[in-house]
Amino acid sequence: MKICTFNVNSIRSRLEIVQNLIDDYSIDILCMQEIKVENKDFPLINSNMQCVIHGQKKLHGVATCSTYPIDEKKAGFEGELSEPRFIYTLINGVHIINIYAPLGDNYGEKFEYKIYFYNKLFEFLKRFDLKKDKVLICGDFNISHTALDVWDEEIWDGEVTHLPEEKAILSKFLDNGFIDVIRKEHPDEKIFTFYDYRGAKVYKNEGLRLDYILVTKELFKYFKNIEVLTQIRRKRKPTPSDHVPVVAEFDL
DNA sequence: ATGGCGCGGGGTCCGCGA
Repeated sequence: MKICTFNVNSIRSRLEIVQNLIDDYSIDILCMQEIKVENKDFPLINSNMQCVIHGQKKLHGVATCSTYPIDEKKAGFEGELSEPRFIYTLINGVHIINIYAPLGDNYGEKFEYKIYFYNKLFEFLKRFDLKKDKVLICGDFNISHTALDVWDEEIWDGEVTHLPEEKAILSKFLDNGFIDVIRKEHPDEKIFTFYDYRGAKVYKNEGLRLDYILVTKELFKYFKNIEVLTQIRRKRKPTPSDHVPVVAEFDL
């Protein structure tokens, strides 16, 4: 089973890239963020996949597409969070949570909203037994966890994505038994999944690691490999997303 | 292409992203 997380920065602009990604890497489950489209206008990306779409006009939006049957689905948290940033699905015995976390800001209203979003997510996780269940959280967390996750620690220290409270949120997932599979496989390496369009950052390898695949220990038993597809970000045409697709394979 | 932003809405710019 191959699962991919990819912040597409508009699915309509990235349709060809997404379709090639699915074919070239034999993706079974694709979790997308920033689809930037209403559900009714979401394009057909693959005739063998069914999709759960949680979109809106212009901004944000997530979608989870699968070649396997989708046994359970839930788009959005209960209650107040109106922006489409969360999809839960149960696929092939794996509880899959696809998130697009708010960016936040440096301790303003948007920062509070980001904290609120993660509080809702941890509340949702209470329904699982994280010691026994196969749970996977993937997506754009908008958090750069450690110094290895930013291209320049001096620049990013004290900036949004790399604030102490944000680092603590990522640590809290690990404290709850989740394994950060990119970091597990590359413990000492700077690995990035986002390169700002501005400043030709990708050509200087000046990036951030904002996208994660977190899995419980029970699921990690079946982990085979992980690929961070930086080369897709480096191509000129068609225009890539500013984020990099990440693919994990499991023996399931 | 050694580059220096791209997207959507509804416009010939603006807000947003991180």
